[in-house]
Amino acid sequence: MAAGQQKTRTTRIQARNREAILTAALEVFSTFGFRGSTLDQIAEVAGLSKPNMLYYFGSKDAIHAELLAGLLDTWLDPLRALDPEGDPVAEIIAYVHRKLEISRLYPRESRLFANEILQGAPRIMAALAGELKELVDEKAAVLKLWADAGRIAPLPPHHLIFSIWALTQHYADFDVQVRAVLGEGHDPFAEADAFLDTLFRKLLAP
Amino acid sequence: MAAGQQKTRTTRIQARNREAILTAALEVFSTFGFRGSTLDQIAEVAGLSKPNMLYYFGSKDAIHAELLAGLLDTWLDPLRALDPEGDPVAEIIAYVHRKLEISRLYPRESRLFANEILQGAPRIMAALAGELKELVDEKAAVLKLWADAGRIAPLPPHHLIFSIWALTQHYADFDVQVRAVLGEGHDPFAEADAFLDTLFRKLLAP
DNA sequence: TGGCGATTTGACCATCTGGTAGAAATTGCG
DNA sequence: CGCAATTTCTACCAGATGGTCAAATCGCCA
Repeated sequence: MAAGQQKTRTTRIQARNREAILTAALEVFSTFGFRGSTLDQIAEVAGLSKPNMLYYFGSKDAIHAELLAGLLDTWLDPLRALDPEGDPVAEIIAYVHRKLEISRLYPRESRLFANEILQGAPRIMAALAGELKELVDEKAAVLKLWADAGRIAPLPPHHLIFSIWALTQHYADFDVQVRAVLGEGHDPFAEADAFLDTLFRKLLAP
Repeated sequence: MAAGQQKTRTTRIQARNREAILTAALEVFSTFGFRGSTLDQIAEVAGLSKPNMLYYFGSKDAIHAELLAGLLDTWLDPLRALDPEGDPVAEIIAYVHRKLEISRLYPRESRLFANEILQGAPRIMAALAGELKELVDEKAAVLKLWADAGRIAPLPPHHLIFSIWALTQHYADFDVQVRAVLGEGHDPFAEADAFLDTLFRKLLAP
């Protein structure tokens, strides 16, 4: 019988194992992609046997779906926090820093997302065209108001948001390339933090 | 005996089939990643039987390797063309446009590359730390000279190059997300072309 | 401590996948 | 045309993979 339902409450063991499985799956899926990952691989990282893992999540798809479901919120939270009442430049710069910080702290989540999009977003297209588009349109409207009021430079708001995504996620998704090109003795994220601050301050100045 | 070697020259059939295989493999690999793609899939797209395909390329790895080998040059050419003797801002802006044009024309190549990097660049790490780093260091030195001479804004040259890559490739690799968020009635690449022109002109102004 | 549901396991299965063997068909060239 | 080299196809294989199942073990608490 599947875990966590009807008469019995969630046990300590359930919580521990589900957590272990999701952590392991994130590690493996984000590195090899969905079809490139195997249940044996995930089970080994999680420290469980394959049948035992399947006792908690009925299928490979179920594990992947659970990961993706939790992802979009983490993804959108920093943008939600952009305050229409705040100082325009300060708000946008703060968003850039938050987004970069998330790239630094959660590179595996970033890569999982990137993998999904690269493959045509078969499992989250609905969320992209729904929830995501809605939030972006809302915030883009705020940016447009700021631009019209002359408080930031007049830039296409959607593309301004895209540019923040592109620049911050690049440091997570293309980490190995960044490090390979920079060579030894660099802290990519620290440098990026300073660089992006400069970049957007200059770009946004009216 | 493998195709194209010793006593016999490359035949018309060889050229046609190798081309068909590589085109099909690019399509499939760039969509599903290496491990997510199957030989049957590629063979079907190429219009050949699997054994026939393996007659031209001995293994799945061989096909993939051939694709990657050709990739880096296409990738670096636009940067090579950056002329140290030219006008700084014009040269950099031209590079941005070239890179975006390549994203538009060769999105599959871009995604193939992104897939490889996302998975830790196991097959092209050497090229990244060698050929790529070398070229980037060389051009970064040029950017630094321009900055020191006050002809462009003083920005960390490596990160300036990264920002060009991130912004242009985003429109190829995250195409589905961009289109989902923009909705109907947009030409992402045309808009990006104008936006990035504005962005870098503003950023580079001393 | 006995009992019962929750958890874990080993053995197993059907399918898929990369790759091979060798015969048959086709091609190109003197 | 005649024939050797090239190209293609059918049949097949061994290993990997996602998933199942019945039996064994664990852990909680009445």
